[in-house]
Amino acid sequence: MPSLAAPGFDLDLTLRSGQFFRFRPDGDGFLLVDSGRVLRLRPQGDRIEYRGGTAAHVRRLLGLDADHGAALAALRRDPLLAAVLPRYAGMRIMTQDPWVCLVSFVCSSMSNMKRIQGNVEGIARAFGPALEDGIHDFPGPAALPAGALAPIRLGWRERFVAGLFARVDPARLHALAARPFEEARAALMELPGVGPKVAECVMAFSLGFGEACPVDVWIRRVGRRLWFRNRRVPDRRIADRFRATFGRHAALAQQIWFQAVRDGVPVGQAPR
DNA sequence: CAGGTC
DNA sequence: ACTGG
Repeated sequence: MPSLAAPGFDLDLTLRSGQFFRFRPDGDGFLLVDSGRVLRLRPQGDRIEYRGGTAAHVRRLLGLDADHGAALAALRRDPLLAAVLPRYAGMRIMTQDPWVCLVSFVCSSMSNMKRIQGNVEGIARAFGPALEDGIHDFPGPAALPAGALAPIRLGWRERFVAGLFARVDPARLHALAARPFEEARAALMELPGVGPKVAECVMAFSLGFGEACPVDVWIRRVGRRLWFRNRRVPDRRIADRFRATFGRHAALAQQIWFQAVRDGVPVGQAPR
């Protein structure tokens, strides 16, 4: 089985951090679906063994191309993040297919990871081309028959997802990766069901914008606590503070704090 | 109550 | 405001 170098990389932590939903445990590794490929990955020391795709695809998907040493150095400039970093240094920012990422995070509002994963898998099973037995690629945007999404049980997110399937041009979506930050963000927010939080998720987890910082309820709590004496402030100020502090590593800082607070790590103290 | 949006 | 854990 081919393998690639991934020193210090934590596959389990990265996959379970809620950036990407098309994965499941598979033996002593994971099975992932991205961009028409079924990838089987297994951590082996400081390497990742892989089957089903190219090394370049795996490296890009898992965020292994980034200079992680430089990223960690940037994160350590903040003493409070430095305190929790030892436990989360293996986190990477993934770069998945933008269309799948967009639909996933539109499904994510007021939901939870298990349900989001079920919604995304359901859409793939119902409408996506089969790749292997029982494993389907995610379908590209196309006009879906009225009511076709009903069995997916998206609730009030259904009309947003239907709107995305009707309107999104994947090539245009990909092209946003080359646009300036504010322009890409504004373009995404034109889409149905996409507000600031979802827009920055798509930018961070699929378009390569390391300075993106999705502010959800958890990051709002952390940001207020860290920098605003626990006062209410607009989400935009929290995101801008992450960017001012961590620059193009804001997305990684956000993802580490997100995971840490969900693990119950107290903000502003070293983890036990 | 859950990683918001209109 | 849907829906499910």
